[in-house]
Amino acid sequence: MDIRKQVGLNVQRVRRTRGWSQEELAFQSGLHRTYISGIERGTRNPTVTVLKELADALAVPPRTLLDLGSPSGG
Amino acid sequence: MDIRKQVGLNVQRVRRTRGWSQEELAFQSGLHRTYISGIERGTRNPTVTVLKELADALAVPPRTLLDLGSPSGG
DNA sequence: TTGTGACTCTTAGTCCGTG
DNA sequence: TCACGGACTAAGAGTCACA
Repeated sequence: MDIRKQVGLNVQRVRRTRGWSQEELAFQSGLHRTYISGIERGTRNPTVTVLKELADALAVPPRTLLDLGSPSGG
Repeated sequence: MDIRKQVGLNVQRVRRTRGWSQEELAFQSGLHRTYISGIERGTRNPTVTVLKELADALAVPPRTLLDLGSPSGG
């Protein structure tokens, strides 16, 4: 499994547990809407600082977005 | 704690448990020695794919390099 | 054995628009 | 509400000479 794909899946999963649109997550994280889209589709290769910003916005530990297991973002 | 600093500390810690020099890790990961140096000092902002290559070379799960806790690398 | 500034090339990340 | 492409600016990837 490509790590980018894994990150994308995790971001999307946690985002949906929040009931957020991509645009809402973009607003919360300070990143751009189309960039969030690219990350979730696994076509972008985010840096660790972006990973952190995403994790902060989603209120989960950064490692959650790298893991295969169940995200703790209930 | 800056996430880049945290990654650097973790890379360095795991590398040393392997008894490897930066040059050895550079060889194992296919990255440049000076680039490893920059990451360990927290002056570089690696992407998730680089994080994965490092984790692979060090034989630890990628999330290990983001965590604050004790690395599981040996 | 590692730190560092500077460099080239590629890509991260933004913004606009279409379907 | 989201996927996707083009164009753009800032920054990361990757390398070297020197200390």
